Amino acid sequence: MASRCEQCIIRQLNSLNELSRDELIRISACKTSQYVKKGEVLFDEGQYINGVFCIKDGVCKVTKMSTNGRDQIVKLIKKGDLIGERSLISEEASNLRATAINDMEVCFIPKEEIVRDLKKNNNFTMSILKELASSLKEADNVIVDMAQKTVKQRLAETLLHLQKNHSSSEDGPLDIQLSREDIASIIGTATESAIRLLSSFKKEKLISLKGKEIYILDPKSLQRIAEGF
Amino acid sequence: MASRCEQCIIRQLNSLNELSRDELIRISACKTSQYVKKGEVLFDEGQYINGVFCIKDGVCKVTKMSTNGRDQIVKLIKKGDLIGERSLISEEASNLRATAINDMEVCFIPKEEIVRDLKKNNNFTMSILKELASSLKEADNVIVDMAQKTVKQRLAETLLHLQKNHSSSEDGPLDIQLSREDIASIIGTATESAIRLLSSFKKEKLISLKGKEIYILDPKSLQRIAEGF
DNA sequence: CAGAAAATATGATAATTGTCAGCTTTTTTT
DNA sequence: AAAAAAAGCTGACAATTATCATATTTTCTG
Repeated sequence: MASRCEQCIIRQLNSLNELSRDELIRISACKTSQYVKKGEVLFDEGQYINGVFCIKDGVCKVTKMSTNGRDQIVKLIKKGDLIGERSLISEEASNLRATAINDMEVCFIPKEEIVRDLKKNNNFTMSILKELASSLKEADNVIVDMAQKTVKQRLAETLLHLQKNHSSSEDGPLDIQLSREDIASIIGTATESAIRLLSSFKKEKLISLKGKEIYILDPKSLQRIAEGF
Repeated sequence: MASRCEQCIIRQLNSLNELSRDELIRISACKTSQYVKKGEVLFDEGQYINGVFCIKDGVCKVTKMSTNGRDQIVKLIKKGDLIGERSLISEEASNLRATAINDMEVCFIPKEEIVRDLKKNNNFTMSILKELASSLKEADNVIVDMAQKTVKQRLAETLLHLQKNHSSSEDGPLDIQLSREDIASIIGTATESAIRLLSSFKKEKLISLKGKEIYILDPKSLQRIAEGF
């Protein structure tokens, strides 16, 4: 469980890959590991995280509560991702909540260690910078979709996005199992609307549904729907 | 016009403030200045910007075209802001278009000079990192608003946002003059819907309208509307 | 300044989406 | 395994928002 960062393959998936052997050994010495069960909250809105989480396994949803009282899923975080850098860099409390969607294994690296590396290792800093830039581009795309597309378009887009990022096999179901409420919370609609649209996609043979398992049957048609045809 | 960066007060408003006198002199030597007339495009989607713009005066809208053919304003950029860092860092073509909302004066700093400073000056890099982190937080807020709030709520929020960021006097109109189409493009709705809601806000004495001039009369009520009451 | 073009405004109507109620199925707990 | 709770589903209806048509006002252009 208290494995060594230098030997961890997960690290190769994110900015920690830019750290030197010495830096990794130092991180290894102060990091902690933890298991987070499905439904548990990794960190909450308003909380000072004081470090960065590296996701070894599992998926979590990152949400923000709207003033009207409904949760919005802002993004999904999975194996290999880092989370918490933004708040660390801004030196602010988190504006988001992270909740495990399935059982997770995560490492936590204290703030001081990350800040030290940010100051010393320019390649590491540049890599984090690139990740933030990439997140920002992605966020802009989401803004445009939310503002301009219909719920139906957004559902089609979300299904394709899930297939791209949370699917291992070509024919099998998506790896990730979301509740209907979660799906609604990604596309920003009422749960009933999400259910209705999923049913209609099923009727049109674009997807098939077995409980929470979703099979993408016709990605091309979904793509056309997502683009507004 | 070919003024010196070391002496420029605008710089104090953004990350360039972290640069040393020597670094600024070097930037001064290679930067170019230009005037951009209202309606002109500073850079376009798909274009490699190859540098960073520093806004000396004026405002521009940053937009992205949705696949359904409508433009969405992602943010407004004003005096003192930098723009273009994201694409520079990602080493990608821009995913956004920037169009002048009124006459602008901007400086352009070539990519090589910025990259050089990013590599050498850690304070500069950290400052850019903080700006990106802040933009990302802001973007997440916009996502939640777009996904969860009604058009009416979004208009109220946008008016307050404009008052906060684009207003100098307490009683006077907003400094920024947007077309109804632009306003609709910020909140992500049809122009007609934006016009109708503006009219209803006017009727309820929340704002007053004189052509493109907007006066915020009752910010507290607007705040309540924005929050869903 | 006149005419044309663009922007703004408003009404009528259709399409989309949300809400509430009730029912069924699945999951969890005891 | 039964009971309780949660999740999923569907229908009816209301509210929101988009679209189209048209009128008016403002801005631009020669």
